[in-house]
Amino acid sequence: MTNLFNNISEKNIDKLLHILKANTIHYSKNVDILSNNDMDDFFAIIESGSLQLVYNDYEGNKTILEEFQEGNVFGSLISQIHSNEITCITKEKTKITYIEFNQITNNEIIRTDSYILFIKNLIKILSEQVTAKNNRIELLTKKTTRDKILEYLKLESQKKGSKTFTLPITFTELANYLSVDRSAMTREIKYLKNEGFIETHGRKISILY
Amino acid sequence: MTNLFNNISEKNIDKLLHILKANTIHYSKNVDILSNNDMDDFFAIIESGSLQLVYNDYEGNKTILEEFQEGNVFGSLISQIHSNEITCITKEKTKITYIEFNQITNNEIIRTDSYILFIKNLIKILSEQVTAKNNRIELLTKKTTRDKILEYLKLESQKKGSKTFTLPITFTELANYLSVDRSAMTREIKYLKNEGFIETHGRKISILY
DNA sequence: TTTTATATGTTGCAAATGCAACATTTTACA
DNA sequence: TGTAAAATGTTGCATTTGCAACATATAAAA
Repeated sequence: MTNLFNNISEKNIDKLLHILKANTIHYSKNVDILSNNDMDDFFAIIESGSLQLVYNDYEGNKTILEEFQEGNVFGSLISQIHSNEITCITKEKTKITYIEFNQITNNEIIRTDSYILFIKNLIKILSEQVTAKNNRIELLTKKTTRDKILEYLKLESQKKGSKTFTLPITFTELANYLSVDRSAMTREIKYLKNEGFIETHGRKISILY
Repeated sequence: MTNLFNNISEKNIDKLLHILKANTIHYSKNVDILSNNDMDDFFAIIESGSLQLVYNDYEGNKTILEEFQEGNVFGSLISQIHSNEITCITKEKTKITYIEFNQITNNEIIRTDSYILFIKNLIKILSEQVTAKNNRIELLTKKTTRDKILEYLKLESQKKGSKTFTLPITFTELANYLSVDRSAMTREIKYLKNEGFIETHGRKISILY
């Protein structure tokens, strides 16, 4: 996965951040980072730690819309963060660097050597995010839980290049990702095992067909 | 929605396209535009006409992954078009301009006046695509058909700024978008009408609560 | 203006699934 | 290391849903 500063030296990263008027903020755990945010359009790079973008229902239900880890980029242009139904909570101590969108094309930055790499990285990151969403949509549009599971396993198996691999997330998180009831998913996985389609040992899974 | 050439004059658009070594191709109806595509990573702008990105199942089923209209941008970085299970078919006579990804930062282009606008537009377009995917994911993760419909109507009503508005797509297309059975969706809409939540006259819908 | 294709509306029924309410195992952390 | 928290596994049951098989209305094309 592309990082915003791929192929750019430490020294040039510092220079870029300076010219971009980047602003780095340290947060403790369980802080809503958007509650005091009055920036114009911006991108945010998660330097360390992690975040959850949460949708707060009118009934008080919480849905996790997205999770961001170290190296991820999010921003006002990408995520619908202007709604008051949405909070963005740090899951641990987290360090975030903010860059205002308009700075991305300021007079000085476009004359900087590493600017081209920076812009290419940014475009790649955004493209990867579209692709990641497309993958999830492909799974979510499957009609049955069985099809969702099998398609997910197929994609994961292709990614890992093997019919045996370890889930990168917990089954609970997978159920959320596929938007199915966790216990119903467990039941379906049991059927898949009984019918000889897959084998599991913990999160290690083998596709048998 | 942002267009790749927003705020750029006709003259400067031509200049940009020239420096970007852009390549415009005219297609007739029902052509698979990817079958003879040997480009590196690229972006494609639909100048006129429309496209369907189709996933072809091993069983011969076809799923429409995405539809692109005039003004839309897609590309190898965004859509998983390298799979042989995927075709990209023109729905009518269609004119497409291709730009290779690496040209986006060629030596000449970054010294061009309108380059900054171009890059900003590209970043905005990609961001809008992420947002559009997020919106669809938000709908697809709802557990019931009723919740999907109500959430869709809420979003559409907000977008139009009124509790009465006209669906921008057919009910058949809506069922696909929400990934529910069309007849089951019609049934659920009937219930919503009977229970007094909404009123419909053709595709004109009023939210009554 | 026919004819054809597409969209819409309806309903019975079987299958899939969410939900609830558990037990058990594993992991995190104080 | 002990304890609390999170993840996993199981099952009955009511609800939701897809599917099939229609009829009818509307839009597109010949």
